[in-house]
Amino acid sequence: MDVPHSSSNAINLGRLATDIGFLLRLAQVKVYERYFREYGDRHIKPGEFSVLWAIAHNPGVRQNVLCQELIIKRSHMTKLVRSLEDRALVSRRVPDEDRRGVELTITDKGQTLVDEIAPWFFAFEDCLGEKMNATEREKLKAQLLKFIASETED
Amino acid sequence: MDVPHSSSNAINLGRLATDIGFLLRLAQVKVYERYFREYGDRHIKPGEFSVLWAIAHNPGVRQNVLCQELIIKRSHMTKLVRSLEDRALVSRRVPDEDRRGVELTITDKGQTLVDEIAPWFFAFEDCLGEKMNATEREKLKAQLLKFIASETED
DNA sequence: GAGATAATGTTTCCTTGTAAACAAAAACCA
DNA sequence: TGGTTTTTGTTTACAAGGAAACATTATCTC
Repeated sequence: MDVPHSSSNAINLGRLATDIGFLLRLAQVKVYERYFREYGDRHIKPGEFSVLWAIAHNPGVRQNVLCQELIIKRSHMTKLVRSLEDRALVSRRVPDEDRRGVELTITDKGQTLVDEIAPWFFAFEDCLGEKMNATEREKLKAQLLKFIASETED
Repeated sequence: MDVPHSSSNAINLGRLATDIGFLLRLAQVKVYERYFREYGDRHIKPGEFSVLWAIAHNPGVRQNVLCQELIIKRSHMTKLVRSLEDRALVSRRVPDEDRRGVELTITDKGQTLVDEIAPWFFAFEDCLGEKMNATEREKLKAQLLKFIASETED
């Protein structure tokens, strides 16, 4: 099993080099690096896009549900949603049935942005791991799903 | 292909649910959750441990090399190392050959801590994904390594 | 050798994300 | 009904991590 990027002044990482937590961190850093390399003038970050996308696909979704499904803490979600609202990409409505909560819907402007970004956002993944073919990437995804599911027994 | 944790008030995440960046984030969150669930009174965080471990295995390593190998930015590494030094776990030495740099070595106290934590830190991974058997986990790791390598052509 | 350039760490400021305290509105329960 | 508890979202204060400017030392070039 090869070990990640052993440059000239390589050091010995021992078991850490194949630790699953460490590998997950490295993989995510790589994804981020590529994201921002191809970022261009799309002024939307991965987290923001995932929220926008989820609202687009679930009109009127409650903010709280979004937190649970995207695994984002409430205090942070407040900021993300406010930022999207400030840019007129989503709108908030306090429903009469439960005046504690907030229902979120995407605006026309937001939908336009999603339509524009989504192809890039998801195609982006196809450029990921150019040296991995599609089959291998699907296997990796399947195994990540299994891993996540196995940790979600709570 | 199953989709992560569809609770009662599930929503439709569409393609996002199998996006590799999204899955990597979820997987890492799960690892962190478990880490801190089993954290106990071990007052060392994953990042700190990885630095300490790397120093232990590479006595006299240059701080800069550590940055490259662990993919941690210099400004952050400064803080991590200072924190370890403040706890007398590592010691810093400015070598005469190159007075810009810093050589790091682990102290006896640091080594004792590594010896104490390491078995838990790495065994910890064996409890990860209890519903995944060892073979499957090895496959996942192998594919993560391939993924990382394929993104490290720069 | 002297000045320009590069490498290494540190500092300062900013972004992302969380934890804990809080406010408001349900829901529960006697 | 009237209090207690829970749910939901916001605020505030903080931790993790990074970008950019800086200081210091080494290297490179003439």
